[in-house]
Amino acid sequence: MKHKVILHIDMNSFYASVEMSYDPKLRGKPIAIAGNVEKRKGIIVTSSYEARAKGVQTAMPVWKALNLCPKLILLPPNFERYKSASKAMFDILRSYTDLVEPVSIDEGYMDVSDYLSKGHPYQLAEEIQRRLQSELDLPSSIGIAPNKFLAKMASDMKKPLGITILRKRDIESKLWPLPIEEMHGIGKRTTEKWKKLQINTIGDLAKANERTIELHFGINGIRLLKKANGHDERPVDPNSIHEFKSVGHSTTLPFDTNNEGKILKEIGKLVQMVQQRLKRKKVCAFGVQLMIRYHDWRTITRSKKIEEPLQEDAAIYSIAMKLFKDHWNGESIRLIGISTYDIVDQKYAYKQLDLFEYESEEKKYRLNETVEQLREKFGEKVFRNLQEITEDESTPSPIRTSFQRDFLEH
DNA sequence: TCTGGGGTCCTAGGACCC
DNA sequence: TCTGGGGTCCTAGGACCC
Repeated sequence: MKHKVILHIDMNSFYASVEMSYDPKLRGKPIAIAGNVEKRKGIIVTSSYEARAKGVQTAMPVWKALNLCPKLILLPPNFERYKSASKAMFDILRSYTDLVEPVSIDEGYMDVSDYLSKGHPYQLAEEIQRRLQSELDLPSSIGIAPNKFLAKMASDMKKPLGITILRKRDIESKLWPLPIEEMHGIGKRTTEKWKKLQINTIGDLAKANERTIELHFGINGIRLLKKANGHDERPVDPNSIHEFKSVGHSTTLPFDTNNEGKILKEIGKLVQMVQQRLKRKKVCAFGVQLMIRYHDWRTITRSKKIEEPLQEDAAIYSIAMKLFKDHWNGESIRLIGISTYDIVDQKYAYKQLDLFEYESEEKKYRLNETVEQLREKFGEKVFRNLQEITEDESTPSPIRTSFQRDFLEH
């Protein structure tokens, strides 16, 4: 197999750095971007290294951050700025290769295996880092490794403005000594569980018994074990960012409330935001999920899959409202969220819409007509019968389901 | 006086079908 | 007379990441 060279580019305290580039007077000062400051229950989204030195951390409540660092400068987020900075950053990465996979607004992978026939990867990383700094005024850290996992771990090893190479032969000395909780994919909730099994470092995991790991952590444990040994076959996929699976919005209310009218009004607003995004992305959804977080942080989700493609706010709202009325226990609510899932491209959904128009027609006629219609819509693909349509994997699954239900039985 | 908002992936149980 | 097993879909919850 061909040896790969993967870069992981990670922008350093991205939002704070963008703010500093807009207002150089902020440089060298402890600043933090905090969401929801004007409401209540604000938390720190990102902070500068000066603030971190005082103990300010991401996800920390604002009041706590101010206790630790009274001189902290708090700024509200400017997402438009961050988005355009992000676009400029990825444009620079794409000027080297199309094999760029954005992971989030401020980090991404590059597969530079083929690009690198000339020159050393370290020199390329240096050039990218220098350009991000000089053209965008933004600091970054870059990891260089034979796969995504190692590149990600490498970029974390030196911040800010680091470049780290993590070869397979470096794993034992550089990766294995790290505490288990620093492994990407192991979070707060399971750290204790690992430690109870005497797995305290990434090296302990690498050398652990496979059966034991599978017993306690399932398939995810096995994957982590392989990664700890430096194995990760996931390709860099430039399209993954476009293939989103859900679109949703949620909001923490200004005050906990059990006022049904207020809550429904909030649901209406959320539905509208979701609907606008579905439209802009030219997609439809086949499911709606409601999330309720109660005053005491207990959280429930209730969802409903539907047959008709959803894009209009009235349709989404009626489902969301029913979910709410059916499942709210009357206690006061802290947060409410609406999400849509089973997202398909508009053009597929419209095919199904057309099919529904036939519902009033006579059954046999409808069936033949539908086959004809699908022949047309699916272009070169010719279906001989409904069986074939429902069995063909390229037919969108909602259409398949609908066929099975509506037509196949007749 | 705690804890935002955007997501992805996995698991487990029940319904239902064959 | 009390009884299999495989597969898929849907729903709810939870861990994790940025």
